Amino acid sequence: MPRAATTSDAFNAVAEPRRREILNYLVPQERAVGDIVGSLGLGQPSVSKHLRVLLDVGLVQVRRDGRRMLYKTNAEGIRPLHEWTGTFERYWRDQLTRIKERAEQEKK
Amino acid sequence: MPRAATTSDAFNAVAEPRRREILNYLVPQERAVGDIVGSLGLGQPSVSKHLRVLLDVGLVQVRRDGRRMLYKTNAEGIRPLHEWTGTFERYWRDQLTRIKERAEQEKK
DNA sequence: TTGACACATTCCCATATAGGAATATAATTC
DNA sequence: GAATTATATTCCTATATGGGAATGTGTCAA
Repeated sequence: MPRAATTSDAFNAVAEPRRREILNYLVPQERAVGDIVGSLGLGQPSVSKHLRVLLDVGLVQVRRDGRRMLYKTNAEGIRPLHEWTGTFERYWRDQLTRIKERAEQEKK
Repeated sequence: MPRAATTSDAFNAVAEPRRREILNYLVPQERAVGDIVGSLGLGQPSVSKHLRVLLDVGLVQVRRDGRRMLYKTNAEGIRPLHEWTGTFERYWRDQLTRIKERAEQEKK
């Protein structure tokens, strides 16, 4: 069985570095495809395809403006990822606590 | 060009649902490979391969115990993902705020 | 209507899987 | 040392890319 399709969920969608760049770029404000192409130094077809993936999993929203398409990051879609990773927070905090305590011990 | 190798970074590693399950399973305490196989209903070779990927990107740690290998989630490795997703938090909060405000408006 | 833009989609290809079967390796027990 | 147990690795295969080139589609201007 091959890897799951990128369109299957947000986790797969953000696994692509370029798509993460696009999300970062589109979060402050909406932008036209051409702007993204210019900013990321990627081919126009590639950008369109990445946007399609992001759109399918609900990580971006679009709106037509004349002949341009304005995309914008849908931050809500990233929330589930933040929450999943957040379930590990107490563990890395515990680890840090233990490391600190050990350091304290060694001082004495 | 295909997708980046799963071993390249944590984002790719957690894109696989089974690997996320493994991380969830291994976070409270270390476990032997056989336990994981039994719990996730996956083949032993598959589990070993997933563990290899997770180990390569630093998301788990191992320790040998006799003939068994005890794996444990390294929560610290998930932190970068939590931080990246966290940079979008203010945006989804803003969105919620706007939605609430609109709701308030409509009440009046 | 005809161009000219701005994007989206299709086609093609090299590459990276994920899982299962079979096999190899390491450590324990007899 | 041989058999056994617990994992890891290799081999094989169907499938899913991501990028570039070429092409299709929708919109605006003259």
